Amino acid sequence: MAKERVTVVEIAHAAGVSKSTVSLVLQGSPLVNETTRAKVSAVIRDLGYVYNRGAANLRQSNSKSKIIGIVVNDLTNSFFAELAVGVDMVVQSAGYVQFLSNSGENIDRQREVIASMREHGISGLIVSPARGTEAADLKPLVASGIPVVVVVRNVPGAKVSSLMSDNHAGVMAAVEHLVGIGHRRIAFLGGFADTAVFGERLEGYRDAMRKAGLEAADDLVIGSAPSRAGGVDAVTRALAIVDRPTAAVCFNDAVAFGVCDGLRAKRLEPGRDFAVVGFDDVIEAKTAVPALTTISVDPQGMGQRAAQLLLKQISAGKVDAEAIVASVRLVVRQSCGAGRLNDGKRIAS
Amino acid sequence: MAKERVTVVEIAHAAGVSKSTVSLVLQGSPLVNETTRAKVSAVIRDLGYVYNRGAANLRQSNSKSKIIGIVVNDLTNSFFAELAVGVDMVVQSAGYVQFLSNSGENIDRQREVIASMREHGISGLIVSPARGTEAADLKPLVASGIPVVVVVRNVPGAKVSSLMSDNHAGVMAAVEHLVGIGHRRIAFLGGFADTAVFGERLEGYRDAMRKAGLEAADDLVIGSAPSRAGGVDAVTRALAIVDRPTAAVCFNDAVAFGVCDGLRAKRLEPGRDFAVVGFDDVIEAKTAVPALTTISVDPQGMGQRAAQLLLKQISAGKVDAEAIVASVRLVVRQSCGAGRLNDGKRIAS
DNA sequence: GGTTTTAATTGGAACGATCCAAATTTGTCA
DNA sequence: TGACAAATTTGGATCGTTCCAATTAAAACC
Repeated sequence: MAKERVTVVEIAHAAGVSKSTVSLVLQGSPLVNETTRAKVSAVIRDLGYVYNRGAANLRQSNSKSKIIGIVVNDLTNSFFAELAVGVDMVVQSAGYVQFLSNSGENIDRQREVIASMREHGISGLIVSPARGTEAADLKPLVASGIPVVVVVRNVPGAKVSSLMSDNHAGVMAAVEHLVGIGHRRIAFLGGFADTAVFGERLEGYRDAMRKAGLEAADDLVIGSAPSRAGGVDAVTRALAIVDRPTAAVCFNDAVAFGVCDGLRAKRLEPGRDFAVVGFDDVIEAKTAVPALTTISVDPQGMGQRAAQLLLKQISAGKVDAEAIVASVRLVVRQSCGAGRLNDGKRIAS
Repeated sequence: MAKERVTVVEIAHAAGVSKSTVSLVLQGSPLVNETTRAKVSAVIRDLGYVYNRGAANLRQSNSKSKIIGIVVNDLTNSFFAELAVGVDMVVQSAGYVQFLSNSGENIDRQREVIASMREHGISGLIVSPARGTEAADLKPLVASGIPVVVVVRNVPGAKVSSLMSDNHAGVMAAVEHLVGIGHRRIAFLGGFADTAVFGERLEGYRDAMRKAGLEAADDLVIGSAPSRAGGVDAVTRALAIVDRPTAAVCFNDAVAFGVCDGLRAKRLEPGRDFAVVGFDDVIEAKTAVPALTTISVDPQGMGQRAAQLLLKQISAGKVDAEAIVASVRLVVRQSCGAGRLNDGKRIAS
């Protein structure tokens, strides 16, 4: 059943030329005569030849493998799925393929998959690091000259490029908007307190509150798992506070959806009885009811940018780490109630 | 910056043995003496050697590459993202890595990525085919003895293994349940009419309606994009029918969520004023409000099964196509209203 | 026509691992 | 201790491609 591979030598023999010529044809060299090129190409098609990249980049000096690796911490989160799609798009059209793995927030597994990718000779890596990733985990990569781009979360101390969204500014804009439409008791809900991203967003919240002359009481920030279930949990606790908040900016969209769920379970209508703002602008944010007001980071675009950055470094051959913070904008929809209260930026569901 | 690779020969030299011995150590052969093994291992660690799988499976007879490919038609759909996660789990723990690509429902791109994967010598492929995929697209793979497992959607005529959920039985169970709690006008919403999956589910709907002695009027089946937005669209049209349906089984969960959105926009509460049943049981189905009654297919489990099936075929060396239909079960939650009407199978939000 | 230029083609050595048969060391036993 | 077996170790040869220097064929020039 399992036929053996057709090789260049067999092509060469069948076409009556040397393997070198076949190789030349394969890489589209201008050195070869048009008629022989046509002849060889025909044979290649007829025999069903498949190129063996493994053999090729064994010979090609420093393993330019046309493979880039991408590992994300949670592929079931649609933010990361879309990020991966964005990466795939540009990577694919540049003639690369992507090794994608899901670390599932497990640092040992992340180490394994990165090691495995290295063995396969990836020529670059995009990673959204699992919690607790240290600079040492990426060290060997950069030491062997493989470009690395970390996205979403930073890895302090690692000399690699990073692409992060402007968490601080985003949350500030959200809080300012809520203040602008009259809210005073604004909570910050969801997220694990020990992550850098949480820290940045929380700082944005605190700064904006301070700037507005409002109190950011500690009981108004309630951590939880950064998931839909976590959001339900967080809002339930928030509503138990004696002096209830009237609005919340959430750690991310998943939490925000959970918050909406939790509100409904308490017979409160998000947008009308309680303002909710998310972070990420995942694809469902637009079509949900009520449509989610959120801070847009365009995960797909972010994936594309990360991929472009990586490809640039690969082709440049040198790795000078640059830290890019992607700007971010507040998308006002219905879940914050603004549509009814002021400017009519309401978007049809 | 870019150090050159350390090779076995250098290890051998540094450890004072031959490259053959180093190779033996690398593959954990029992032929090598413990003390030399320790010595060599130490050197390997010290020099920061990375195994070159490309070179290895060039020599290893029929390119057993430890790479499996997986291509899905829409990674932004969380069903497929979870499927990929399931595949990754078992594939990873079997020592393989996965090439993942997103065809984005584009058949040309699918062809490209499959070709590229072949060039990289994948030893198996799991594919959730893009719409319009033909047997010819998979032909070359099976001809060269590479096991292929198609999931979710069938490719008629292709001699490959398939793993599909029992669409017919699932939808039948859903309709029967709705009939059981008193509904008579039941719609079938969403999905592209030209897909096999749609056909199977629609057939299940028709059979169940007929069995219950109900009319399955043509205006009760309304196609749309299989997405949240499509669901909104479909239910809007459904509500415009003079003799309104009181319940709907939806093409999938994404559509079902859209249907809920569309109902709310018309001031109807899903579960109370209109029964909604989905298909897939994606992760959000449980936490949504109301929790979605749906036909559970456990995408992650399906990915795992697909991967196991593929690995079995890879190790068996022979490709005898088997068609598995994964059984499916109705999960009764709140969106169908059953929680209030009868057996109290209500699940806490 | 002979010589230089240009265009096309080619054989062999490499890439970094594994495999195999053969060589070496070590151990066992009469 | 010598013979024989078992345990280790080891040089090529090899996988399928690309690279390089060198060769051949065709074209151009005086």
